[in-house]
Amino acid sequence: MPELPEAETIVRGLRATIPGRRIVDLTVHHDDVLGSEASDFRRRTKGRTFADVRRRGKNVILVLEGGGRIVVNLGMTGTLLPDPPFEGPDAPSHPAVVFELDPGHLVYQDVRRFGRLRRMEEDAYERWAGTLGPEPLDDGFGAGDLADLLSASRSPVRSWLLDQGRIAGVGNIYANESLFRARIHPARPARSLTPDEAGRLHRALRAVLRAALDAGGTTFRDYRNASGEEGEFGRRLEAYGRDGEPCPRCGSRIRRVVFGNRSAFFCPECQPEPHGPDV
DNA sequence: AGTGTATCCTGCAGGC
DNA sequence: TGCCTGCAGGATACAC
Repeated sequence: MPELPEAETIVRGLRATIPGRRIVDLTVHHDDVLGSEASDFRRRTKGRTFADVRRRGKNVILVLEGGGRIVVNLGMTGTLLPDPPFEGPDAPSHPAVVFELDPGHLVYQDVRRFGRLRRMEEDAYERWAGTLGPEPLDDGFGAGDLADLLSASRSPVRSWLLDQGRIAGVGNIYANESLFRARIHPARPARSLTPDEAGRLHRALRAVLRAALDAGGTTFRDYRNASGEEGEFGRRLEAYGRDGEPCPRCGSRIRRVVFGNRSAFFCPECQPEPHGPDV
């Protein structure tokens, strides 16, 4: 469940250590995490040097000197570990790709292997980045922008938030938390939100993402930051994963319902059901 | 344009 | 204790 805060935490850890190091060789333990043939990925990667580490949505972007990037979508359980121990309890348990660097090494670890490492040249990267929605934490992303985007869709607002093409970096945890804080029912059609509600959601979304980032992300099962540490935000989740527990605002029981193939968590008192035609 | 379903994959929780 | 089943979900593909 790495979402924006977890990806950004990983990026910050990597940025401090990886740039300037050259990829001497790489070992692909599971080629299903590569978005291309392993031989092609290797040929276009070996010998290159990391120039920078960035983020787009939930994706970690490894920028290579001289152009080109490795776009890492972490999926459910992916993480990037710089210089982890080779042996002992902290050694990566599920390495999928190991980059041998000069100096050190970088391990892409992924228990479930839903993640993908895709090697892109600059033009392909720009095309791909253009398919993603705006970055919710960007200074230029205002409440009015969110309201405009929401007004174009009939989707349930929770599903809307999960759509990377509409807004980048939000997954199920922070979608639910944001809607809880904004007191908006997750099944409300996106375009039914009033300007006031869109403003609350804008505020809540950014506050939740920032707070999670400050806490080093949320560790649910597998997530670890670049130093192998767990995030601290999990204990501060107010709705996600808390069905049956009292709402921290009003004491009603948090409910869980499934739609769009995913669990939604909400307080039935604070987040009233949608009612009537398209409201 | 939207919804629902299946797929990928493994670990873990719950039931018995 | 241990086996079995089901569930978790990010992205994508596909049918309707």
